[in-house]
Amino acid sequence: MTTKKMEENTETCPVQGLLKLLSGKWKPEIFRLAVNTPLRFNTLLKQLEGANKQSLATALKELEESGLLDKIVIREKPLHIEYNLTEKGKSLIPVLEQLEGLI
Amino acid sequence: MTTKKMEENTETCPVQGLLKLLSGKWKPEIFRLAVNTPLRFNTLLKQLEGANKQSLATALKELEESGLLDKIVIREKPLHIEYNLTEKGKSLIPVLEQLEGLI
DNA sequence: GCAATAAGTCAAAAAAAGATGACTACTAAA
DNA sequence: TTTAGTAGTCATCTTTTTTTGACTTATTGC
Repeated sequence: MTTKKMEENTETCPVQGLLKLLSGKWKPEIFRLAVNTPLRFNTLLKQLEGANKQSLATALKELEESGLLDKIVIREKPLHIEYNLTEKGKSLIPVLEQLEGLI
Repeated sequence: MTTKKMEENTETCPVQGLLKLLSGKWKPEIFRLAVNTPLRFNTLLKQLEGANKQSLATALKELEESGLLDKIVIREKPLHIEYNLTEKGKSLIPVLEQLEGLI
C-alpha cells in the first residue's frame, strides 16, 4: 500500500456517507434543535453549552452544504440570519426517530 | 488524569447517541460486512483496505460494547473467533437501508 | 461619525482519533 | 521444542477535529 494520506475515499459504504452528514460534535444537536424551530447563530451559541463560534460556523456550513439546512437572511428589526431544515433534512426525522427507538 | 476532559456528556441528544454506535472510520464498513457473514479478524484486515490491527481491534471492541456485535470463540480446525450481528444489530439493518434511500 | 447587535473569519494551540511497528498469548501440529 | 496460525496489545507518532481568543463585516440607531 502506497502511503497516500487521505486518498480519495472511494466511499464504498453508503452508511458511511449518511453518517457523515450528521457526524461531528455539534451537528446532531443542531439538527435536533432545527426540528423544532428556525435557528439563529447567537441563540444557538448560548443553547449549546460548550460550543464556540468557530465550531458552530463550521457545523452550520457543513449542514448547509450537505443540503440539510437552508440559510436565509431575514430583513427585519435586527437584520439576522435563519437556518431551517430543508425538505431533505425533514425527510430524515422519521427515520432518526425510528432509530432512536431501537437504541 | 484527575482532570476530566470529556466532562460527563449528559448526552442530551439521542441522535448523538445512536450516531456514536457507528461512528468512526471503520465501523460502518465492518457493520455492513457483518450483515452478510460472520467476521474474522484477519479476514477483515484484508478486506478493509488501509485498516490496521489496532483500529480494527478498537472498532470491534466498541461495536461489541454497544451491543451490535457478538464475539464467540470457535473451537474448530484452526481455533478462531467470530463476530456476528446481535439482534439489536440486526434491527438496525432495515432502518439504515431506509436512510440510504434518502441520502 | 460612533456604538451596538448579529454573524461571522483567522491563525494557532489543544485534544481526540487513527496509524505504525514491535511484541504477546494461545493452540495445535511437526 | 520449535514453528505456524489466529487474534490481539502496547507505546509512540501522525493526522484530523475541536477550541481559543483576537479580529472583521454589515446594518441600525443616536
